[in-house]
Amino acid sequence: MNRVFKALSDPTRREVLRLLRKSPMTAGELSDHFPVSKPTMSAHFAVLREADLVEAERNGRTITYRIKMSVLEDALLGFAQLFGLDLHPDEDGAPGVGDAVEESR
Amino acid sequence: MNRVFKALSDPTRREVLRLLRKSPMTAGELSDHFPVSKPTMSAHFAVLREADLVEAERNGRTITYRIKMSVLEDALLGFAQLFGLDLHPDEDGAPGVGDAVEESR
DNA sequence: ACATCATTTAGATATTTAGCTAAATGTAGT
DNA sequence: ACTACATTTAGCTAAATATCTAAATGATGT
Repeated sequence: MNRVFKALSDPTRREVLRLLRKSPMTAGELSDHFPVSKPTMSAHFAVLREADLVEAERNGRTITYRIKMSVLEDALLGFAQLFGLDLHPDEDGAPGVGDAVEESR
Repeated sequence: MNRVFKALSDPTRREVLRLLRKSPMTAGELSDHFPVSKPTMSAHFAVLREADLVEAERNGRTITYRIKMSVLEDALLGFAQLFGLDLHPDEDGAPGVGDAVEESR
């Protein structure tokens, strides 16, 4: 759980997770959303993997990252409960607040 | 919101918040719960203050820290909603003596 | 075999962070 | 005014972090 919070402490990584919520993406696609180099992004992906927040699948020469929602959810819920807060999936199918529909390129 | 997540990325600070949920405490009382020096704790308090997660009130020669639940709640909720998660106050739970409404400084 | 593409690893650097001890500040009591 | 107490500030160090460029790895297509 500490690793999850460390991972969440960086805005780039939080945004990566947010992008992955819409759908899995390759490392390159994700990188295109940020103004930093690919090796830097690769390091961010490694932190997210170490926190078990994402999983990677190699397909040909691309690597597709997928968010592990249950891990994020459990960490958030576990923490929230320490403060008498409850967390539950928002009735799904409905996009979350602030969700935009992203276009693939 | 970034400052809140940075603040939450350290286990000592998360535990400070958890302790403060039960009731406000002085800097010294809080420090007694951790195996680090008081100056180090003081630095942690400063980070929590900067994130607006706690407020400090001087009374005589002690300084009492109080959690700002609404700030924590808003940050958690705001983030959770990006992922289609909803967060709401748990029905009852431990009431928490000082668990009340705070306003900005 | 070779060139190309996607991604990661290596190696370097600058900044931030968590920790310490010692000193300064502010308040209370005598 | 002096002493004691509670807390923060100053100054330091070691470790972690975010970033970069250049090089290595691995897969595809010619």
